[in-house]
Amino acid sequence: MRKFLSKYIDFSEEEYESFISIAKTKKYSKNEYLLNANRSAQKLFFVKSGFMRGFRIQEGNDITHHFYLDNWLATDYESYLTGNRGELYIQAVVDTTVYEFDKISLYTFFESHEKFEKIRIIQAEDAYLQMVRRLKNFQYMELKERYLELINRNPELFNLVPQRYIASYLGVTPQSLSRLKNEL
Amino acid sequence: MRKFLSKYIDFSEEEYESFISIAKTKKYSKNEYLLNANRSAQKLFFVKSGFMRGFRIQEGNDITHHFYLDNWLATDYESYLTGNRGELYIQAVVDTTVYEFDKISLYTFFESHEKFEKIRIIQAEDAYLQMVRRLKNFQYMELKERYLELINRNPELFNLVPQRYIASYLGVTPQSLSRLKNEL
DNA sequence: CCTAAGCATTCACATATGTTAACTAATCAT
DNA sequence: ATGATTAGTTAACATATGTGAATGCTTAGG
Repeated sequence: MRKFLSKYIDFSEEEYESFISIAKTKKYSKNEYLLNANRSAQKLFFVKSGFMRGFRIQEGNDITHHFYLDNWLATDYESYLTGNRGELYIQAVVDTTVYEFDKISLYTFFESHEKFEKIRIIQAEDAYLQMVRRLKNFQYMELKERYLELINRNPELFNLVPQRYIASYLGVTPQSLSRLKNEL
Repeated sequence: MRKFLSKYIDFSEEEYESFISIAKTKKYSKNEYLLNANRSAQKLFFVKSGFMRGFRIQEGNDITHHFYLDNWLATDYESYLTGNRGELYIQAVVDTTVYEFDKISLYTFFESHEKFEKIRIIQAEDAYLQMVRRLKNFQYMELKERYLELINRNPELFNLVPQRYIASYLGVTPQSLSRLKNEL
């Protein structure tokens, strides 16, 4: 976390201590849930080790929206920003250790330590760039291209999660993904 | 612009004057370009009146990425954030008046007026929410649903831009959109 | 170790969207 | 106004993806 922050903010050791003191360190076992749908997401996680997946249940289908990798922030960001009830479940894919921040405490901290508010900018701008990249994939790329780009960008995913998670992440059924792999 | 800002920031009249003084007011005629692809986007626009569209040329096809409505910010945000060469052309769809900010001047202004940096947060968080909403459309909604949601959300678009802009915005060919309309 | 459940794969068939082309209507430039 | 270009529509056919079902494989739990 210190390394993550120091890329964007200059801070003293005391400032870092006071920042990290508002977080709790938590461990989640494989398959355990960090967030549930149907309530407003009020927590922000920083993934120290392990990784998670965010998914929704849409008409009975499990649709993976996002993979949360280590050394980055994780939450149901849409719900976290709007305050609306979330639609996302966030689940540890493997044993995972996180810093857990409460949104209210975090925003209160920002008021007294303004330079840390840059975290909001970093998080939002990075989340935007990720989304726009994925959107472009969907808007005019075929499944094959989306698949190849994902392999290229996150090869580690393919060893860690079931194919069906990757299929719904790519917006297709497991059968279609299986067919594609067979054709390649 | 004053109204837009005052939703997020408290500022004095002098602060507003000094902020707006770093912008130029510019008018663009219908079809005129505000930004071109292949260079880093260094300008941020605030749309006072009129509206614009952002598109890229992909394998000879004109693909609409975004519509920029009035009273909001506009730029090739991806290029603006990363500094990379942009792929987006931004064009006035009707006669349009904007405030034009230079990125460097703006960021310099933020350094001396920190509370205005909240604009970066607002812009990024809002842009994220827009993208994630569109992404969900593409990931598991069919064309018909995407189309109906767009009509519902931005009915004014349909009177203002050619169908083929809407088709590529929805990720399909004009023929497919035409067929859909016929079936509804 | 064994069973039951879930997962990946494959197939046949259904549906959605792309492609090409022809036609018509609208718009633009002279 | 007139001719030329562009936009929208329709149709026939091609391709991509979804759906439902069958199969064999893996895995979790008793």
